[in-house]
Amino acid sequence: MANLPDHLMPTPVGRDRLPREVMTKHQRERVLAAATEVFAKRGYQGTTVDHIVAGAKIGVGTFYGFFDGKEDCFLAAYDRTVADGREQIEAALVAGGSWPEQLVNVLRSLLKLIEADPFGARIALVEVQTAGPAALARHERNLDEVAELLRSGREHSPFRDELPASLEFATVGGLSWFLQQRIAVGEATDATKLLPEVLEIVAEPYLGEAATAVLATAA
Amino acid sequence: MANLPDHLMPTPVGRDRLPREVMTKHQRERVLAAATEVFAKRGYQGTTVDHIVAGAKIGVGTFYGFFDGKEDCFLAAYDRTVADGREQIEAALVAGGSWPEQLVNVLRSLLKLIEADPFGARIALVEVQTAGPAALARHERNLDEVAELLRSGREHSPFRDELPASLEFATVGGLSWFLQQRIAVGEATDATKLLPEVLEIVAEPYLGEAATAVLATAA
Amino acid sequence: MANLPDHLMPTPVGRDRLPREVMTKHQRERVLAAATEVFAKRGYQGTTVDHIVAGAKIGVGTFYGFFDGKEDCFLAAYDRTVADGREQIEAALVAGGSWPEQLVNVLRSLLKLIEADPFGARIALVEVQTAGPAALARHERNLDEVAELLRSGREHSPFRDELPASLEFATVGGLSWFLQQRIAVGEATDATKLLPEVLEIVAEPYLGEAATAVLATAA
Amino acid sequence: MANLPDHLMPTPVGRDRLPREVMTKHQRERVLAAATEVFAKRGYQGTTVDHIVAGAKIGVGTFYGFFDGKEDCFLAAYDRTVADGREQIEAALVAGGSWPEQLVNVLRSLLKLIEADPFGARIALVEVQTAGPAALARHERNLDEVAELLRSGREHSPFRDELPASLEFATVGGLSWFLQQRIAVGEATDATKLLPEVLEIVAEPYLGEAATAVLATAA
DNA sequence: GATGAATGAGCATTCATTCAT
DNA sequence: GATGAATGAATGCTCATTCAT
Repeated sequence: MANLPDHLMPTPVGRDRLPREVMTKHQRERVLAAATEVFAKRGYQGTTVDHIVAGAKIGVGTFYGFFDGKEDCFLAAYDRTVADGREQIEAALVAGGSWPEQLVNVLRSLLKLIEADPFGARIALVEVQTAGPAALARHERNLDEVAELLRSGREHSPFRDELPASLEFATVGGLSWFLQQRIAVGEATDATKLLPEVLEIVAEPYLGEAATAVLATAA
Repeated sequence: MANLPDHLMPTPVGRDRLPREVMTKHQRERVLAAATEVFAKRGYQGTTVDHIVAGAKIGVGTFYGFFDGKEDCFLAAYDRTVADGREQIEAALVAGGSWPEQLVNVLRSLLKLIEADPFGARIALVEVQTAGPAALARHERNLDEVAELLRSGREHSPFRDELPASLEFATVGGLSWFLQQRIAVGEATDATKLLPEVLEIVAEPYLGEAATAVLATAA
Repeated sequence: MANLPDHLMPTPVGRDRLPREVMTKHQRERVLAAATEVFAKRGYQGTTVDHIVAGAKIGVGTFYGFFDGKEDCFLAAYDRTVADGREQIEAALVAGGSWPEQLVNVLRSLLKLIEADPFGARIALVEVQTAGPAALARHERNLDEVAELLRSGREHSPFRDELPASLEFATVGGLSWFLQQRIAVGEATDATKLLPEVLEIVAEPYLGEAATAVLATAA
Repeated sequence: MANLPDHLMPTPVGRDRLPREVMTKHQRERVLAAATEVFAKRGYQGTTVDHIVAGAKIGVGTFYGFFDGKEDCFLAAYDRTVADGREQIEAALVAGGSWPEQLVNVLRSLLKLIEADPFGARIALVEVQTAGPAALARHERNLDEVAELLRSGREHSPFRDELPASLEFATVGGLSWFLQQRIAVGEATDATKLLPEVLEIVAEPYLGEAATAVLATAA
């Protein structure tokens, strides 16, 4: 339990010595974590505010103190999950190495994230699509960002002059679709096993079959 | 007006000479067409049964005579749209030609369908994702079918031995994502213009850059 | 029971031969009558939609089919009551007679109305003041109208040249205050007894003490 | 600033040398002043406890230390305003003079009060009517008191034997209605201009038209 | 004494569905 | 068969009040 992410830690009981503000922040994180789980389990549309407050063991009023309503809560949970993920992935990038190595590291981080926080994964990849226009817009913005990042890898590709213009767009769409399908099926708990397939989808267009196979084996 | 699809024809007025069953069938088609439009314009969640019956100019009772409820109605509209599309695309296949030619024909048919029935396109590609688990399941079944069809084209690819196993999966995901993005943005009315990009996404992995470019130009 | 106002008649049971529209109209009247009673008994602020639907023995949905909400319902009840009263009072005017006689007739009609429909009286004189800005505006418009009517009697006053400009304003305010006090105290059931006092408030400024006393005795 | 009413003075900052009880009293006055403003601006029903505590820059807990709740707070604010007004008006009475002169002085004081404290005026004449039964009862008690005071002026009237029994009742009702209308319209800031009209409403029945006109001119 | 985070009863409103006509 | 008036469970949200710090 010691290495749980901060927001999954239970509220400390007994005489807490923490200043008020920290308490409140912590409480909000707890609610967000609970909401993530509820949204993941019931789906955005199937979730009511009552479900969330029951899950978070708070009163409705407290909920409305934290959020403007159900949608705002979902967006906060989504943003939180994405921010957490981005942090992990950026850490993977810092490690350095050649571009193909970095790509593998990033994708492995992604799959580990899915494994470590399957509820968050479901929020960020599945439910976000059904949580209304605002959520959809954020999702698309994030996917576009990933596509942009990917595009910067073209220069390291031996096929750089032959890559289709929409490659990144299609790749991101395909990856997202692939992951969301697997998550929906419940394969999130074993996500790292998907690394070879993910590499085929993402890396192969840039590196070719042979190089990708080598990469997948080494990983 | 003569070549309007059957379900878009207005209800004949006056004492109908048609046998009752045909009448009813026709009526149901009309309701389905109206529902498709309403779902497309308001989104699945934003649509109420009242919206549909108002659009179809029928009473609620009649609606419940045709369908079990809102979801059932959406599924029927979705199935109708997909069946129509499948028919058109199968017609394109019958025309024959080499595999690459067939691929172009199929994709062009698809884009024409989107142009001809933007409401249906929105139902089948966008709203289906937010219409609940049953709709999602059908959608995935249909996309899998498309992937299967695509896989049968591997044998005609010069790169047949190097193609990644998940290629079709990723391709279908990427294509679906690409089209849904464009439809959401309102580019459905000019869909055929997207043929070159679509070919890049779908054909290039199989045929390579050069051959795809030739194909796109010829089309 | 035969001479109850239409909207206080119970809904006819059994096979009704009335056309649908009449039924609906009748139903709305019934709801309005029930709402008037509930508003009168609980006060505008103390009344919830649930109280009204319970009193009218209808479902909430039906209520929202008839009205936009609580305020709209109150306004409808208020308007209904005022329209009813106006009708009665106009009938009293038609009877003719000298201006003092007409004045007596009108005031007696008013008091009879209060007696006959104490709930309505409370709505129109007391609760209207607490039912929000829209209700207040209507109330003031109606009182202004009464003041205008009263002002037209100046020409029949022997003191016509000495009457203060704000007389009608103050008279209407004073009368309204007087009646609302008595109604609040529960004297509505005996309202006609108040005729002498009402005449003192309304008629005396125009006719003087002596003439008013005669009028009150004759009445 | 020196001549601001006590309860409008800012809280003294720094280490206060005042005994605790005085402090608390002062604080309560401040809250009452803030509450008066909030109630006047938002209306009784539109005001929440949160609005008041925000306006008074205190915590909710403190609020409930001072008052039993919203209604109690309103009643306190109302009583405060009325007590202040009564003091001013009694001061005007002490000045002495003939009864007509005193009447003018009292009415002028009243209008000056409205000008000096428009929020209080709104509380005492408008909002009090919508603040629930307890407030209404106090309001009526106060108006009755005014009526009583007025009645004591009968003996100075040349028409003393002809005045109707309910004259004071109607006069007070009319005056209250007149002022509340003007305040609602926003004429509180220029209230002293209303003196001639107010004299017509209040003084004329006792003194006759001619004498009232003289009084109004002299004033 | 003061604070404000937390509470949850209470309210208005929507909408899928039924059923008498 | 068609109609639409009626239903009421379900939901999001507000706000007066409490109480641990």
